[in-house]
Amino acid sequence: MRPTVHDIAAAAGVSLATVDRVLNQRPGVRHVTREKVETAIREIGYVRDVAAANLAKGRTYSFVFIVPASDNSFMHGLNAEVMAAVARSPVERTDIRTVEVPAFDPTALAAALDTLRTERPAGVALVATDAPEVRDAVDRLVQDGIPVVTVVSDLTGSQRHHYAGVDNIAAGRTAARLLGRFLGGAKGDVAVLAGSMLVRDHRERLEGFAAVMAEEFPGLSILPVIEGRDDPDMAHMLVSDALSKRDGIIGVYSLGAGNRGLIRALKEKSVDRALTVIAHELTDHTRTALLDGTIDAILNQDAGHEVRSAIRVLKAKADGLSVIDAQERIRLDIFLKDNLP
Amino acid sequence: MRPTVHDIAAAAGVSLATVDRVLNQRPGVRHVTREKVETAIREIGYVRDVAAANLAKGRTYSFVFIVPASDNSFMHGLNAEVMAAVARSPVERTDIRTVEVPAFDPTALAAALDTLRTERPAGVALVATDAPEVRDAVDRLVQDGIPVVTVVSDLTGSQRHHYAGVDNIAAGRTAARLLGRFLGGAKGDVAVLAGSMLVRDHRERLEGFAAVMAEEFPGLSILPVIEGRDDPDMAHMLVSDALSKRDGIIGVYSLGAGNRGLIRALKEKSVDRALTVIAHELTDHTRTALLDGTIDAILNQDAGHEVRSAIRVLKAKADGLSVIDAQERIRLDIFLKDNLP
DNA sequence: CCATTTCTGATGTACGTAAATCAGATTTTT
DNA sequence: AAAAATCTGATTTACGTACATCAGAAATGG
Repeated sequence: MRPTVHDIAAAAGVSLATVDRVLNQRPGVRHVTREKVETAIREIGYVRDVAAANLAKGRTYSFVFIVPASDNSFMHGLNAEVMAAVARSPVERTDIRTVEVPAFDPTALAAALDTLRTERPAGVALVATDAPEVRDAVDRLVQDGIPVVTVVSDLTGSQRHHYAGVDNIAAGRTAARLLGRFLGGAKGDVAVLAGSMLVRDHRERLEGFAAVMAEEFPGLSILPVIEGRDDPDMAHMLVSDALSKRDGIIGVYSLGAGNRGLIRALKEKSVDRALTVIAHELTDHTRTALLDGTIDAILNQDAGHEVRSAIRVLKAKADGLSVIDAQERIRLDIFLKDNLP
Repeated sequence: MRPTVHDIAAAAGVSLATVDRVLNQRPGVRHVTREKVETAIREIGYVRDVAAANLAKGRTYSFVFIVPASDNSFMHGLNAEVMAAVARSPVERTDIRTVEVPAFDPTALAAALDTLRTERPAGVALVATDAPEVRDAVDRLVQDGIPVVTVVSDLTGSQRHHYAGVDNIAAGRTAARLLGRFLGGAKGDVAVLAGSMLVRDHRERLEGFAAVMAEEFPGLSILPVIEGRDDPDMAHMLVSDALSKRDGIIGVYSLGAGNRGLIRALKEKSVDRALTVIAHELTDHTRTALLDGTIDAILNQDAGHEVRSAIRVLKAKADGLSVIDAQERIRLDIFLKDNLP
């Protein structure tokens, strides 16, 4: 049987109340007594029964998710996953609330974070916009003792406890190698469609992509990045234009969201030429395009995993427990026609 | 606040004891009363607090993992993950025990399963060997009301509640497409190294691989399968031999374990020719080979995820709860040089 | 050395559920 | 109509922990 607080008390030769004071870091225990108890805890290998503890506390973890009000499939998917978590929340003793902030607006995000300092939730998850004021606001929350995790997009240099998202440099590198290998030894141009170079994940993906292209596939040259602002119509126009003007294009890497316009443009041009295309994010549109051959591979991050992982980590931090690192590593999914979920 | 049993009792106009009888399917409740209580439960949306229930029951889930005594990296890894789960088990109110059975021995496996019928653990996880007697033994356990999940290798036609493993046909198909695309339009022979065609996962991988090869890459022809029994030395010998005899070989698919021998053989031959190689299972050896270019891609199943998923599912079944399907889908990892964990 | 402060023990209640017991109320059987 | 069987209610204890209260012990200050 698992040791309980009673066993510690007996082992340390103190009363239950003292053990409780030590365990919950309450005052009123002499230093030597405290050490005696701590030794006993270690020796008999006591681990607090979190379920019983939470029951006694009547605790519910109140978490806040801050998500950008972006109108693209990925953010919709992320939102849906947060909502699914909200639906499950009563069972898991969590009380999850979402806060929407304008996309790519550091000031608004920082303000939202500062509001939470007074609310003191048990944890905060946010899709970070990479800016100094956001970093500072996050650090203030952390200083206040509130667990903070970033989701999808990280915040380098901040004190956030955890990042639940993929390694975007690795994603870009992987895209480059896939594209390069799929193109065999062919020489030509590669078009890159991004949302905006102001967003950290997009910058990182491009960085990784360009690095591998330069190192390993000198026959392929990257054209100036097309910024489609994650907008289908804009992407359609820009990509159509590029394909018309440059017939040296043999490959496309779409590292942002809003692939609907890209796919439309590709289909229009596909009659006269064969292109190898790698895109990010599995949505209904990209899935269909992968199956009909318009896209050759999709790199994906599973929003559901990211949300669940963020919650697990926040819970663990709130309870002062450790997490299973391997379980919380968000993987880069590579989908071909054959391994779609 | 979440409704409790007291709220149901009040709402249904019955006592706590009656509610308890209904909730735990104990006898002694008239049909009409039972329905009254059940209506109240639905109406106020009561969900049992599993943590409190397990605390009251003093319950610990006793699970049994049946793993084959195979001496290869993958099974060692799987074992390590089970051991890690055992180490965490006190915290999670689980008591996990492992049973080793000889590999590929249906009779021994069936016997081990039947032994468990008398023990009545709260759940059983097994790496299945695909044979009728195993299927029957599993069905007997299920009939006895014991949750059963298969791990890594499934058991078709059985009543097992869940399979925590990858879709091996999809894995084979994915390998074929990767290999085909990496080889560009080249024509030539493809060697396939398997452990044994008696193992279901290997058969399925080959099936998927052959299907896509036939459909999409008519220029590539698959040579007769080399069965290396997952043994490094045997694999080394057979692969060396094949590479010497057939210089039309331009691609290799290793769908089994024991890649050490394969890698050695490839390195010996790599001086005179370039081969494109896809292998299964990420181990120290395959990782090194991927990084140095001997292998071009690795398909992997994460043993840690499989074990944790199996435990989660068993727990949910034991508690009569539902699982989050998306979370329990074991994904096929595709690793290139750039996205190694 | 007494008064005060700080520490420790003993005890009880609570969290939400499980499970047992016993008394009383129904229904069914004889 | 009485006896037996079945159902229902009330109450209690327990699970492991948190937290509060109060009394008494030990240490500290003056």
